[in-house]
Amino acid sequence: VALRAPGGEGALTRAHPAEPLHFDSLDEVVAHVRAGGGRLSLPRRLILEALFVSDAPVAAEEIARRLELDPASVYRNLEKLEGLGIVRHVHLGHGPGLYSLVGRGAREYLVCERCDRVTAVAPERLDAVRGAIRDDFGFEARFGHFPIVGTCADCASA
Amino acid sequence: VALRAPGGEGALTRAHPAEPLHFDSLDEVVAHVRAGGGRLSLPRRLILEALFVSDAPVAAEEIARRLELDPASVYRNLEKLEGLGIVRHVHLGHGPGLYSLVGRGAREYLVCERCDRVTAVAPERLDAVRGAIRDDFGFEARFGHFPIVGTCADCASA
DNA sequence: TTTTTTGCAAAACCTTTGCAGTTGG
DNA sequence: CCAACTGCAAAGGTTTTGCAAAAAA
Repeated sequence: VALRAPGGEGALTRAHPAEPLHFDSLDEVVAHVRAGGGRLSLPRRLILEALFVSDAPVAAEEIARRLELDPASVYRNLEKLEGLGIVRHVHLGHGPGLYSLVGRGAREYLVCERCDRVTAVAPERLDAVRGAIRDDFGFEARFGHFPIVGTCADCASA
Repeated sequence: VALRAPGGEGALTRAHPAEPLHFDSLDEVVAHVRAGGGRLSLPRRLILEALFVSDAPVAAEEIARRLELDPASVYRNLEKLEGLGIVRHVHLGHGPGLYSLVGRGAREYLVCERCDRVTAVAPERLDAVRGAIRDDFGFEARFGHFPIVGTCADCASA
């Protein structure tokens, strides 16, 4: 198959540490930023705190709005933090990317295209699915960037 | 889980006919457009032909450029045709959506985030995976809108 | 003749980049 | 002090919308 993913060089590529990171406190996050050569400006601290506190992934614009920061600065921070393996983002539909801290309560997603309901599940719950993909394609799948799209049980029966 | 897919009302929602459509000729496509109350302007004919001829999904801009049509018109056409269940689009990465005719050689996708390689497979090859998802979540998955993202066999061994 | 579709222009939306000034270490 | 980071402004890439003219049925 002679296709390449669009979006420029490594559009989808981010840091993928062999050891999945896990942060139990903001201090651990902060330490990891420093370890990666990053500085801890006030905006960056605020962004990290917002992500740490949020249970659902958040859009960059939303973070900027809530913290009264410049969107450009928020995007740059998220990009850098993603490079450090501290943050990731998911595309649940056609809207903006949604950002979250890695590790702490990581989730993978299913989106029903009939009712738009998003189901967030712990990655382990998709291990059987991942296994089937591994068996058939030798491919190690991750549903944290793009969700599984389809029809949920409720909509299928209706 | 209290999330909704972003991107406006029914952003991901398209026509999902119970009987999957299948077109063996442009004439069948044309007939289906008419059956859906659509007209067959020259631009629309050209777009349909371009899609019919193409083996890989194509960006709207690319279609517009090649056919010397207005991008707005191409987008409107693709949107309408998608509503009629004749066309669909996939997001393989962060670039533009890529459009193709439904039915004729339908494909689902795996994208390696290390090397950006796109693997297009016949839907049947993902039936075991779909089965695992159905068993675990009662969810009928479709990998034609968002691909399965992860690490391909080559990159995993490297 | 009526409704759809077109092209053009402009805007909307999400994200990135350039730059000069500020700040963290 | 110096590299990293900031805000602001502007631009980039993708897609949508408004509108008057043209074309399909």
